Amino acid sequence: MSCTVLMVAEKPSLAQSIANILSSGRAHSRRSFLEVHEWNGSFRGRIANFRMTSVIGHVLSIDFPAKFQNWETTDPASLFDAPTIRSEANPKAHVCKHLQQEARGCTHLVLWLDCDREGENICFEVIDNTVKWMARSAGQQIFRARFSAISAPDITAAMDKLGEPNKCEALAVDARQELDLKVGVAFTRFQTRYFQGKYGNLDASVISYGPCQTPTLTFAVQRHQVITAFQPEDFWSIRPHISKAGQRIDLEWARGRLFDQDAAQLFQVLVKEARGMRCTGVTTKEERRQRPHGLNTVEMLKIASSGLGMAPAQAMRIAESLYTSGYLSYPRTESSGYPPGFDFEEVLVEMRRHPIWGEYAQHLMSNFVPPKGGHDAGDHPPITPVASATEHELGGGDMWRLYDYVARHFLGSLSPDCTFARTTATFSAGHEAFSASGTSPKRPGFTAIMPWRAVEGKPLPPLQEGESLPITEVDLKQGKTSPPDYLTESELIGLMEKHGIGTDASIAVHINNICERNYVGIQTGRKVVPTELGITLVRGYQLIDPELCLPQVRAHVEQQIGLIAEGKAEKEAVVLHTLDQFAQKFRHFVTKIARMDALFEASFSPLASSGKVLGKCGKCLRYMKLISIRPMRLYCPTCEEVLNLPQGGTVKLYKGLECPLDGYEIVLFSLSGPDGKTYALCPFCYNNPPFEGALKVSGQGAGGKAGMPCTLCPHSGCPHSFLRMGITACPECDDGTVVLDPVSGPKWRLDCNQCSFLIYLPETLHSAKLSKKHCPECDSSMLRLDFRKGASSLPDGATDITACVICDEQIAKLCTAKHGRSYVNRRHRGGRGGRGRRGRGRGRKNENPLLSFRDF
DNA sequence: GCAAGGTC
Repeated sequence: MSCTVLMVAEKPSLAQSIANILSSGRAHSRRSFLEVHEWNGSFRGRIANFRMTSVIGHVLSIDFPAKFQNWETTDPASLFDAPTIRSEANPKAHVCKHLQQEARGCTHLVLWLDCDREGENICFEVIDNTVKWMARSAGQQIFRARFSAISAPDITAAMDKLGEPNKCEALAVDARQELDLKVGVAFTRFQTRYFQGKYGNLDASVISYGPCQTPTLTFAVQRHQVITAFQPEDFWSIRPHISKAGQRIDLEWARGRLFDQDAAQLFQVLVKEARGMRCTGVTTKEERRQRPHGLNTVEMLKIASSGLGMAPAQAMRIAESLYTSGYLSYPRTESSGYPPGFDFEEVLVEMRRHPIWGEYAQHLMSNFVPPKGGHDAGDHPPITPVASATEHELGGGDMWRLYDYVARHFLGSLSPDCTFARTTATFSAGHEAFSASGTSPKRPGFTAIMPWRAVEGKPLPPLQEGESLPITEVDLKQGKTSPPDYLTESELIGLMEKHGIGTDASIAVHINNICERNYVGIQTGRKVVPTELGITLVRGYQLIDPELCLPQVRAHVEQQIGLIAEGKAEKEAVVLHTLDQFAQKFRHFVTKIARMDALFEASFSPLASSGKVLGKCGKCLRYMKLISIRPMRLYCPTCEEVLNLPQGGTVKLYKGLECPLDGYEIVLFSLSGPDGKTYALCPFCYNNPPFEGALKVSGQGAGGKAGMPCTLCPHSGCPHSFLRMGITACPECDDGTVVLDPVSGPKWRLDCNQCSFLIYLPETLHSAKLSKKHCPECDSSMLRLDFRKGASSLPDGATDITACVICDEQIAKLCTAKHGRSYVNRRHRGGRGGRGRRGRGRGRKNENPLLSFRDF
């Protein structure tokens, strides 16, 4: 009896490695939605076909149902009790379908997900998409492989000792996801609506709150608070000048510094009056600077920031790119210790080819000192180079600089420690004690390949205990104590790691978040300096409920879900209890928001006094104001109403036209960029779509909200509606209609009202208008095209034509389509006005090849 | 438009 075993890893690269190990390199690979590796072998005493594939991280992600997605109509407090839904995390990758497909015919499932809580959770996501599709078989069908390294001995040992997935750990992750979602989203929506509805110059698309990002911001603000609260103090210190053999010796006073000028002056006199500086002792001992441990993600990010001046998010992007192109090992790892059996020689052999450090690697081949210490977290080995590459091969720049660092760090971690001799001499004059120290190198060790870590400092001149040196002068130096500097990004990463904020994979994301949200700025030396907005927010939390912004908020959630993971508490009970705690904090926050608001009032301008006049309000018929600082929006000071706008472009009035539905003045929105489209919208309809079920356009850029512009409006009497401007269904996206851009002349164009697909009409046009006629072939609206005199591009020289731009071959040839990808083989799917809406058009039956936009 | 966690 043979069996078929489906095995699933957390990412494609791991599926590949594990398949290689288990099949001894005999696996055949094929591509489905994801790679599948197959081979024959035996499984628990039976002949087996193995089928190894992977997911791509989490299969599902959690969110609120559509009913709770509207920011204007959903009370954030209601989110704590709201239901949640799970949907495919990356629908385009078709992971669910892939798993279901590959599960068919399999009798057993072996889960090779990463051995941490998230991995345990993904196990059950995989189970949900496989077991129902698998063949029945007697006995245990689902197995969990537990491994602590991707090495042949570890993987084969895991295969011999399969267990079961741990439901408690998986449930703990479910709980965390629900808590993070509900707490984060409730606070974020409340804050955003409250403050953006009152202030016009916050310059942030969203005022977010999160159990990781907010404590991260707080670290930066706390340092700012220490700096501003700092009171400098004067201090004094004496500095006698001595020298030996023509070399000056800098002395440290044993008292360091005094905050009393009179006392310091007294000591100055005592030392001045002494006959000389007597050497009271000279000691020399060997010190060592330890070579680095293996490189883990957090360490790499710190060094990329402090040593290479790279933002953590940028460093992660580059490391991932170096990983996927085969130059570096997996860049997300907690381990700083190499796993037992790590093949150093394999890496050294590869590094031997390198023009810069090849010789050094060659030398290490026979001399390297196996690394000791560091922490082997068992997830992935430390980050190492995989293939040799030159600056030229990597295209220079940050790719090269990061690769260069990782390679040197790896070689350094196999090199000896750096050793040097430190000589310390003690002195005495006028009963005051002084000291001086000097260093001299002994063995450079790893600093030969990491020269920036070399020991600096000079040796002391030869000194003898008991000898007395003349004092040429005794300075009294006055100084001021100074505050600490702003946190460096590297120090911030250290604090996050220490307090358990984020993970190796997410630390860079949180820092990037607080930068993008305009809570902090990164200044020279990669110092993290909070903005007015960041400071105001944290001070606000400190006034209302300090726990909200402290690392304990994360620690508390971790501790609660830890109970679930250990099987000590039921998931439902823990979630309900913790949600209740946060809901209580939320209610308190809402009732005390005036405390935070008082701080905002002191730093920001109210909406009423922001922006410039633009357009009339349809309710009070007075002028509204355009707030052009992000998020761009309109504000009616009389009605105190905020009207959201699409983002990432500019807005102007449209010939003073009014919306026939509500009397608001229509505006034209132009998306920035080379092919940015322009469309009309009524500010009120955009925010309050008047027709049930009308499509919405998703906002562009940061802070963009879904809204309904005129190009999506089904009003049959308004000349701007898509019913009057629509030409044909978009060949590129599912819901869009191609409409005439009414102000695009002299370069007349048609735009999709949903996606970025567009068609430039012939360049020699004078004007383009929609005609009332429909194409007899495809039912598209026909265009009345008026060519410039003497510039007609038509064969017969006609200047005026009413044509269908889809079916009229001579016109279609003169047009250029952009931002389309896959329309060549797709059939045109129906007439103007969007598919299915009006039941017109010929849809799929139409075989005219021109309808495929092939000629564009 | 929102959290944090995987991963590409």
